[in-house]
Amino acid sequence: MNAAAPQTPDGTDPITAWKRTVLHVDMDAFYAAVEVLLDPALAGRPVIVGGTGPRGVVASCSYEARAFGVRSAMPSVRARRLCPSAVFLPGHHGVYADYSRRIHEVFGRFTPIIEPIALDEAFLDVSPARRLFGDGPQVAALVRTAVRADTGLCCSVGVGTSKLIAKLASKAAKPPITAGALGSAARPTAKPEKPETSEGIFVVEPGTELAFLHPQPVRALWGVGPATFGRLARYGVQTVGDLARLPEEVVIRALGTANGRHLYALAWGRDDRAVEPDRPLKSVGHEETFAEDRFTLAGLATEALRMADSVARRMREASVRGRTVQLKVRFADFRTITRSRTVDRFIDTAAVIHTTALAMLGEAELRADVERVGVRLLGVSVANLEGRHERSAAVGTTQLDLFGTSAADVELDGGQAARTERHRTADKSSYERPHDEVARRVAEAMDAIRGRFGDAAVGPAALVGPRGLRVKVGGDTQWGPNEAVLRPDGHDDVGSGPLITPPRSAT
DNA sequence: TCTGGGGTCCTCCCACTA
DNA sequence: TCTGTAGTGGGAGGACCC
Repeated sequence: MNAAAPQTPDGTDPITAWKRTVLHVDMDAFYAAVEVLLDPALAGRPVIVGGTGPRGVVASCSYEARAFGVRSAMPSVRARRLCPSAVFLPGHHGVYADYSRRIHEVFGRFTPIIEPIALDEAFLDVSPARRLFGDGPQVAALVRTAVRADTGLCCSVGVGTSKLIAKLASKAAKPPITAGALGSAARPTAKPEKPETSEGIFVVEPGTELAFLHPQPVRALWGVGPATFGRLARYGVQTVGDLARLPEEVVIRALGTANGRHLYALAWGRDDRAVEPDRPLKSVGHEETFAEDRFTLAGLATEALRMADSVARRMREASVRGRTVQLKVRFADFRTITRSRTVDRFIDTAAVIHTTALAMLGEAELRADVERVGVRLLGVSVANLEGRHERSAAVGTTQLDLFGTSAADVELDGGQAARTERHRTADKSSYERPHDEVARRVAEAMDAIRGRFGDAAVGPAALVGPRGLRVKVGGDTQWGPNEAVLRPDGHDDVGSGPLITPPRSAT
């Protein structure tokens, strides 16, 4: 395709000039755009995807909605005020995941070195693709055209010699959002800015990185959020160039060693991070904001079981097990606490995760706050992961515990026994108990039944309410509780997840 | 204005072991 | 046996990303 690659303006070989070529591909208004594909009648209308309930947030919105001032991560109630005519959709997470897979298949035609960042975003190292497809800008154009042809979706592509530059370039490739002309009108007077097919690519040529980087606001750097910006602003830092001009020691003093060094290097365009196709999973979790605050431990226990069930299933799907159970509680006053406990073996079943989470939740201080203040969010996650297959190869046999004590037996002592055991034991084999194996077999049988008959075919008895079984479905309540699941009576004995009626074939 | 969900990484502090 | 110390790992919280 690029048999006779052109010379660069300064006469250098473009192959040499683009020694390392990184693309950052960012889908435009991804979820909203997919919704328009699913229902073409939505084309040209303001579409907002996100949590539709009073505690939901906007996950994605069409350019028509952006013209009203609606943005991602904005509370849905505010979005509704800004754009009452918008179509609010709770979203189809599974469909977005399917589109994401198709997009990644397109990427795969150009390079095997793909690092997914989110469903709608990825880095591509296309350095090896130069001989076949041409230099960075040429590959970018081919990728963009192929994504459009294969999925009907638009994307913005940034091209640079590092992840940092490519990421900032893709942002520069996005069209500006102009909401200024709105005034008090109920409809936007400005034509919504949509990326044109000829646009959507921004290239930072090798050698021009600093000229591109230094005028950017320092907030544009990956890793500079509100807190870091606040600290830098005390030194008068507004742009990346301002940051680069500070002595490195000052930056380190302001931000700490790791972050300071890292951001200072980025400010000078030094970024040799590789595009990593296979980043290992570090944790699996599930958290949920309730439509109504919860004030009883019993109600939270049911929610925790539902979440533990969901987390355990995803762990088994990913063939990972973990040792550290983390609990997150956000109280009604928005104070957020986390608790974690490490068990002495690798686990992937709901029962152990749930028991460990409950032990933490039941601590006197926490329990008192639950009942006094109320809980708006509960989260359960498992960290300290190891791949099951990887582990069996590396460690060999799994040691069985003669006494078969439960997770709660070990953990109700504050995790001290587990800690002591860890420090004493040179061989950090996983300790698997006979009842763990039974629990896993039960779980795997449940997975098989669910795979065949649906998510509600079988589940923990404690999750069966008067109207059926409540289980978590991937992606539901992703952006906060939806209107449909609000309980009019405010009762908190049943989870806020969607009600699924068991299929006849499985009952 | 009123703040989701799923993650990763870092820092600080503490306990424990050698 | 006691004490100091370095290394390691866990726990908690904060910040950040999309």
